[in-house]
Formats: sequence, C-alpha cells, structure tokens
Amino acid sequence: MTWNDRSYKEKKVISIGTVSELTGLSERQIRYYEQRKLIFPDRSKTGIRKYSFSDIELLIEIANKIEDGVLTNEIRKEMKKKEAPITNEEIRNSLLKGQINVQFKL
Amino acid sequence: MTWNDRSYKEKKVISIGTVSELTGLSERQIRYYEQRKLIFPDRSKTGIRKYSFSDIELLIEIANKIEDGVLTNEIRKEMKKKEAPITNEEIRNSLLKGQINVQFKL
DNA sequence: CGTGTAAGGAATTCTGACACG
DNA sequence: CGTGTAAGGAATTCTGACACG
Repeated sequence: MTWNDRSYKEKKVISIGTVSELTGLSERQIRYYEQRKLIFPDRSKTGIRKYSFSDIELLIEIANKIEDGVLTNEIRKEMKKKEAPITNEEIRNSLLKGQINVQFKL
Repeated sequence: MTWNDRSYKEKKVISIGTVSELTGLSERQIRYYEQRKLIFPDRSKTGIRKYSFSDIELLIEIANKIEDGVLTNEIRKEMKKKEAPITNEEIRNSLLKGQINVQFKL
C-alpha cells in the first residue's frame, strides 16, 4: 500500500548487525568492503549504517568472489561494467515478472 | 537470488527506531500496540525487536483506525476476521501483479 | 485508554589503530 | 590485502513505573 514490492528490496533500513547475521560476514568485512567502494549503505542522522536487501545480496556476491581470490579492486571494475546498460533480457524478465507494465498501441 | 520478492516484505529485520521514522509513530506507541497484541515483531537473541515491511504497513493501518477512535480491542477483533480467507479479489490482484504465475490448459 | 517521560542498564555501532602478512 | 581485535565513546533499545485522564 505504501510502497511497491520493488522498493522493499532497495530501501536501506537494516543495520550492520543484522546484515552480518544474514550474510555470515563479520562487521569488519562489511565495513571494509564499503571502504573499498563496493557497497554504499545509507547513514542515519547519527551515523548508523543502513543496508537494503539488495545490498545484502550484493555482499554475498562480493564475498564469493573474494573467496575465489578476486581482489576488491577487480570486483569494483566488474561492477562498473555491469552497472551501465539494461539488457533486453532484463527488460524481458521484468515484463514477465510484472515489475514493468508496458502496453503497445496497435 | 537468495530470497524472492515476497520474503523481502515479510522478513523481520528492521529495528524500532527505523520503524518509528518510517511510520511517524513514537516507539512508545509501537510497543504499546504490541502489548495489545496487534503487532508481533521478532526478537534478536538479546531481545531487540525486529519488524518487517509488512509490519510497518500494518502499523500504519492501526494508527489510522486509532485516529478514528477505534479501540485496540476492536482492531484486534477486526484483524482476526481478515486473517483467515484469501478472497478471489486478492487472487485476481496477485495474478495481475505477476506475483503468481498460472497457466490454463486449453 | 492511549501516550509521554525520566531512569538505569544492557546491547549496538562507530572510528582509528595495532597486528599479521 | 583482507581481516581480527581491544579501546573508548556515542547512539539505540529495553523494561517497569509514574502521570494524565
């Protein structure tokens, strides 16, 4: 009612302790990945980090790559690529999931 | 990847301060509605309350009713009714939003 | 009945640093 | 390079109670 399903995933409302539990990463690791510019939590007025579910999924991907020996620098480069274009496949998937509504005029 | 869009809404990961900001309710009010059995947060091992986005939406509905002068007791009764059945309309809406995928064999 | 508040304690989070390597 | 840890302080949360009504 207040938001749609999309915004639940992106809204940054989860604090680091909970993120640590959900990801299995230490708070130290999570803060370090931020320092390396891989993750960008919001901050409360008083400076408390807030993460989204989307951030949590990203952290898991980051952790997997680091386990594979990928350096944070390389991970950052990979992410820059992925960031940019929306592929046709992504649009197609969004349509199928009903996240986008498009109507073609005939 | 880890969960589906549904679980983002139901997962209890938000602490009371953030819920207070998001709803505009005081922490006192939020705790009181729990005491009146209108809302059921999880607790961390150490006793910290954790809410879901779904809880937040419910809190907003509760607050609206209270503003209209409805007593917490009555709100609880209303909720018991609504709890049970899934209406055809809800199914129809879920289909429209793509939250459910059904295919009819012809 | 529903909500505000002060009280004291416990749990959480933050930063900068030392350590290992 | 990536991560653990102890350190000190600040912000958060919890409960039970008094207050008003």
